[in-house]
Amino acid sequence: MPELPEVETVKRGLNSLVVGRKISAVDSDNPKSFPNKSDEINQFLIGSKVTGVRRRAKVLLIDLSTNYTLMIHLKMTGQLVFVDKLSRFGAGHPNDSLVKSLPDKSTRVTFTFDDNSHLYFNDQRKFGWVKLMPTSEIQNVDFMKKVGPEPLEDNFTIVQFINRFNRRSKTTIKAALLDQTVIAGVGNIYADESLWAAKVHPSRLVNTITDTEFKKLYKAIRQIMNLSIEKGGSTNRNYVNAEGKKGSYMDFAKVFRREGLKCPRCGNTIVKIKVAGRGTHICPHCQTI
DNA sequence: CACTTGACCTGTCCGC
DNA sequence: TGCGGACAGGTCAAGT
Repeated sequence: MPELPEVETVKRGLNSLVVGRKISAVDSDNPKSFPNKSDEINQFLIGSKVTGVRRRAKVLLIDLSTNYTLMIHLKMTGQLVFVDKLSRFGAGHPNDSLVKSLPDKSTRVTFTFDDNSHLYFNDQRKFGWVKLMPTSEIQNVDFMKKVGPEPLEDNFTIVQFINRFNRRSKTTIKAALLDQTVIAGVGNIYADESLWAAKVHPSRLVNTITDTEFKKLYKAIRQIMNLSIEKGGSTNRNYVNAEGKKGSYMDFAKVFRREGLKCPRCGNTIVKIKVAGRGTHICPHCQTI
């Protein structure tokens, strides 16, 4: 899915596009995508106004005037795209095809606002979900209780970062970076990019990583994810922002999906391996076991 | 326990 | 072209 920078980009887009709008109707084609019962939807969603949009880890939180919140996880292929009633980009505009064609066969939930604009939750693989719940209950959701700290917060220090890891752990550093209870928001793209930047092989065990290497990882994660947010995130396949636009960070990626190409640091050939059950991209010269 | 693998789904790509 | 299998940005339950 969308990892932290992509979800952050969607959050910012929704904050400028849907806050203040009043929801007049909701439709869903798939109970797993939106499991709430209709009486709850009618009472706390229909007629409510969007008061704000937040993000925690890779989860989006759309707050409503009823003191309920839409908790949304995009998982691998989820998209949240707003289409204004008057929005017409015109033929040839890069966003035109997606926006104009919504809703489509992967639209799982459609939110209609009272000005006849729409927010579409599209999700090809149906792993993602939308859940309506009281705002006060969000903190009691298992995932929200267990998830680690936000790595881009100003007050998140190197010391805090290192302390999140079990220094005796025999799991791989890549698995630890992907573990949302350790650090929030890192997924497959940014794990690979950060490990390359820090010159750490993803198969290295956590109990062999030095303080110096942890410091490099801390800096890499923050620098890379901040840059990605500037670039509107990474579009590897499906990801688009709240306006249906792709992100450009993949143009800046050093190893992810670049197997067969040259390492920009040393010129050796980037290879793709499997670590922690995931496709993993490394420079075998810069990153050694 | 700590750690790894399979399942959840649909679509695409690659080799035969 | 057609078909089977592997794989895809995440997370959890079930397995070892």
